[in-house]
Amino acid sequence: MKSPTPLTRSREDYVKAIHTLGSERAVTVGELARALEVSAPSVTNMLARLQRERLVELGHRGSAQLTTDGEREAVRMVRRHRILETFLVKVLGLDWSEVHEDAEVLEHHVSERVLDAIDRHMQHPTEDPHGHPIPDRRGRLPRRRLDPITGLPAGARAVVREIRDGDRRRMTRWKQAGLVPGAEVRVADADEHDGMFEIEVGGRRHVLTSQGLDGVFVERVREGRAS
Amino acid sequence: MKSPTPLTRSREDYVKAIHTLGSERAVTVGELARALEVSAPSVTNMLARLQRERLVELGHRGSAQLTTDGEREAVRMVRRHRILETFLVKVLGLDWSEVHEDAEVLEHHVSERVLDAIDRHMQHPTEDPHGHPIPDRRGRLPRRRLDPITGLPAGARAVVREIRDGDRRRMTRWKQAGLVPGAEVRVADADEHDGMFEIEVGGRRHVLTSQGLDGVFVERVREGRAS
DNA sequence: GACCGAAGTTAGCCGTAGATAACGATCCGA
DNA sequence: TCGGATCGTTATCTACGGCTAACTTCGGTC
Repeated sequence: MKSPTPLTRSREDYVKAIHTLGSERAVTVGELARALEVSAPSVTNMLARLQRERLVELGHRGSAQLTTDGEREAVRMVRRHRILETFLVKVLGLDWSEVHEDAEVLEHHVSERVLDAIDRHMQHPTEDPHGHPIPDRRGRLPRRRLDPITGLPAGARAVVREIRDGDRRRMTRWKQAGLVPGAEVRVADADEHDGMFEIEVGGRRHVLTSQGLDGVFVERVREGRAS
Repeated sequence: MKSPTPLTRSREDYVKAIHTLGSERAVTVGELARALEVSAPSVTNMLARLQRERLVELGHRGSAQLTTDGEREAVRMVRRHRILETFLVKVLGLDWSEVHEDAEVLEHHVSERVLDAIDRHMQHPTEDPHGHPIPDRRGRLPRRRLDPITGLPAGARAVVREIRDGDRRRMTRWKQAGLVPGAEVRVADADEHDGMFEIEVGGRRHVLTSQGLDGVFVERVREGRAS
């Protein structure tokens, strides 16, 4: 009834990549090849296996979409990854901009027992250090409505909620500017045309381009106070 | 100057097995095959590679002995294993009789950075939960002189220092009897002939056979007190 | 010293997961 | 609608690390 042979490391990586690249949408061979840093033939090859194993469905031009089983596995990997990242930062005190690779490896090798123990040790966190929600054991995660910070008009106030980016350099820059989950920010100036943004964080002003801010998601604060 | 391509998981396992099976001594193909649960040809094959890579030297009838490089790698794995076991027990609260398999997997996948962070988090423990000494970063570990508990005469007092065994059932039994590192014991009765031992731990007596005690190592307490 | 059985090796195979080279399909612009 | 550019697939190769079957070598006994 259970244990339909656990996925190999590669399969877990593919399934997770399909999940993150295409929420709802189908993902192309090329996208996967780039994301996983493998050749296109390797992708075609692996997708055929995943199809046989009922983890993906293939559509037009080899584009892949997760089945219910595939989706379940993908969310499982996301949960593992985020729990591990949280652990590495909160418990072991590693830098949040540097833990991704470690979590990337460990998510494939930590047993259910150890993962649960880690989760318990942290008292079941609901968010990772980047602000991403952690799916619960049944794979459900709270839906949130977040705005990209670059969509805010000048003068708007907001709280940083999520950092969606894999690039360490950018993350370090954001961290130095104080753009971390939970931080309160004010858009001092926003110029749609030249893409320049002036952001006020903790009393300090930072000038950034809109590309340089791509990946920072916020929850807007509707002003409800005098003064 | 550095990074001579990291060892694969298999290589790490072989090197570690050679280390644990044969302190000083050379290890045979058969022993390795049994320990690693692989076929003899697989062992022959891998030993040839390890020899090419200067990790082992092969002697009479394929028997293997670690080179200095091999020894260094092996001790590195022992260090990782013991740090991880300690972590799983002390920090995550898992049962010391159950963590071996998890440590066995993780020792191959935890990065140097994470291992150091774990070590730091625990304030650099010197012993794992079984009482085994943890080698320091340079691979040195304190030499201790321990006696097998089965070597003690009736009436002797001792402190349990090390549990050398992989079998979970036995470890659980010892744990229930209170035979854990640090426990003070007294040999109430020892019969060399029929191999029956009566051990007093924390005021309670336990009757065990000498096979049932094989793997429990103690430090003898020379009586120096009146009463 | 011949022979038997245990131990080790050789030869050839499998599956996983990657790669390249060459071919085929598709889409879009002119 | 034609033709290139882009995208995907097929065919074939590689390395790793296992496996079995069959052979050899050795150690010891009679």
